[in-house]
Order: sequence, then structure tokens, then C-alpha cells
Amino acid sequence: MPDAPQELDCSIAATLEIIGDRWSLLILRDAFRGVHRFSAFQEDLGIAKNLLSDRLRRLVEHDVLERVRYQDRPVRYEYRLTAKGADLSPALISLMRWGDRWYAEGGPPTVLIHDHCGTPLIQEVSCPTCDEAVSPRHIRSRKPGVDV
Amino acid sequence: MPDAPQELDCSIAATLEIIGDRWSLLILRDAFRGVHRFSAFQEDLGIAKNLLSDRLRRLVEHDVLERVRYQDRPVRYEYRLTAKGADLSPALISLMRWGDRWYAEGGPPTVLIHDHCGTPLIQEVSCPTCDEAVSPRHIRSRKPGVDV
DNA sequence: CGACTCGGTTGCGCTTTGCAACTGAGTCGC
DNA sequence: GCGACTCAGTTGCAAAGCGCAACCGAGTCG
Repeated sequence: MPDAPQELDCSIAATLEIIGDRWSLLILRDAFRGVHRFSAFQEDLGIAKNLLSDRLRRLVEHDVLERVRYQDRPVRYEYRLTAKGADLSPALISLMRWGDRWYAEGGPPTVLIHDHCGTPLIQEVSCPTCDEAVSPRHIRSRKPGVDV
Repeated sequence: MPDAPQELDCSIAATLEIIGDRWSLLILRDAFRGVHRFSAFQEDLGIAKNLLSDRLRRLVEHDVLERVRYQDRPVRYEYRLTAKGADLSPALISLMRWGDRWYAEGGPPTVLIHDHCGTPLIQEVSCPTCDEAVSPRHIRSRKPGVDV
């Protein structure tokens, strides 16, 4: 895997250069769930320790996780989401929703709810002008500066 | 890579078993952009032909793409998104948005617009009860059947 | 008939992954 | 103060996956 996103004209490719391997997104999913320590990631995911070590280092280098000292004697560190890492939550939600829709039998394994009212949440693409949800068939893409 | 999503209590893991390798999401991104033929994928992505062949076969097996005959003499096939594949668009949009936010200098390389009015679109998590967008800090998750 | 196109497959070396064993700093029980 | 234990890793090695290049097969074009 390359070390950093190159000059790419595609943000999807740039993103995948950082979290587009078999483990990184699962590590981040665990971090969202409240898993923070090396041994906890390792036990929960069943990932090899050397790979976990490598992936955590990568994610810290790219400022997606931060390594935080949580104990002094002995010195021990844990891994917590940065703002940049937390900003991946829509991506994880999207992937979860797709799995829910196409693979979960008998309802999704996990439901996201609004902490204020307990309502199950929905994720959608919406148009601020028309003030409505937009289905994929009505989405076009455009390169800025290029008229279509 | 395993062949099919196992019985997992996590839809993210289930999803990643299908599209969680280095190339699949890039292939699908291209498919959304209108790339459909083997040689076009190969040229656009720079992927090795044997891997492209393997990934396309996998995606067809999992009903994310379908193999469509587009010519009879000689018989040739192309690859098009199924409904299931098209339903990955929110995930690709989320990943794109993250790359835009954290890696694009001078604005995102690509903007999504509403085909009716040309307005740039936004993706958000919203609460149908409160009728408002919900920020990640106000999202809780819950396992169905488990009271929290 | 030979060159070309498209959609692959095959073979081979190199990198990445996965497993297991080991390390090192420090704590706990006795 | 000695052995067992915890946590966070590192190291070594075999196996799997990846990337490149060469080749194949069906059909078209000149």
C-alpha cells in the first residue's frame, strides 16, 4: 500500500489509499464502538498482531487515530479517533446500511438511533434547493470549472 | 478473500467481505461513471488483467454487477451495475466526501449535483421524527431486541 | 492472408498477509 | 525477590495474493 494519497483527481481513490485495505475500516468500526486498546482490537477482530500494529501506525500517521497514553506505570497507549477519523462515520454508516439491506436476514444487526428521541435514523442525499431527498438516478456529477 | 459473507453480527464486515479489497470499489466507481467494458476498466485503473477478470467475476457472482452481451459477432460482454450495485452509491459518495474534505486542495475534484436544478447535493443522517439533520455526536447504535 | 481488437488466461517473481514464538516493562501474589 | 501474569508490541517464516508480461481465441478489416 502506498504511504500517502497521491495527486489523484478522485477523492474516492485518495480515501481508499488510506483506509482501503482489508482491516482498516474494521479497526475504525471498532473504534467507533468504543474499542481502543491494542489487545481489545486484536481479540475482537482476530487480526494478526503485526498487521494490527502496522495498521494502527498507519492510521496514526494519517491522523485518523491518535495514540493516547492512558497509564503511566507501565506506560501504555490506546488509540482514539481524531476529528478526521470520526468524520468517516458517514462512510461506515453507508457500508453498514448496504450490508443491512442485502445481507441481513430478519432485520439489521444494528440500528442507529437519535439520542434525543430514540427514532431510527436514515441516511440520504438531499438537495438544499428543492428541500427533498434525491435518489441515485437524479444525481449527476460535475468537475468544478468544467461545464457539462 | 472469503467467497461470501459469513454469518456476521456486523453488516460492515459483511459488506467488506464483498467489496473490501483494493480494487472492487474503484471498479464500481468507474461503473457509476459510465465505464462498462473490460478494456476500459483496465486502461482507466491500470489494474492487472487477471485481477480485473477475477474481481469482475466476483462482483457478478455477488450480483453487484451483471455481465451483459453487447455485441454478437464476435460475442462480447460488458459489466453493468445491478440494483444492488447501484445501491452502493451512498457508500461511494461518503468516501468521496471524506477525501474531498481532508485531501482535496482548492475544492473537491468532483461535485454531485441535482439533475433537476443543478444544486450541489449534500449527504446527511437525518431523523424522521425531529425532521432535522443529526450530527455524529447525537447518533447512538442499538442492537434490535437489546434494550440500552 | 496477415494485422488488429477485445476479452480474457497462464506462468512467474515479488510483496503482503497470517501464524507462532519471543521480548520487554511493569504488576501481583506469596 | 521470584515466578506467573498483563499488555503492547517485534521478529521469522510459510502461504496467499498481487503485478507484470506473454500468450490465446474468436472474429473483423484491408
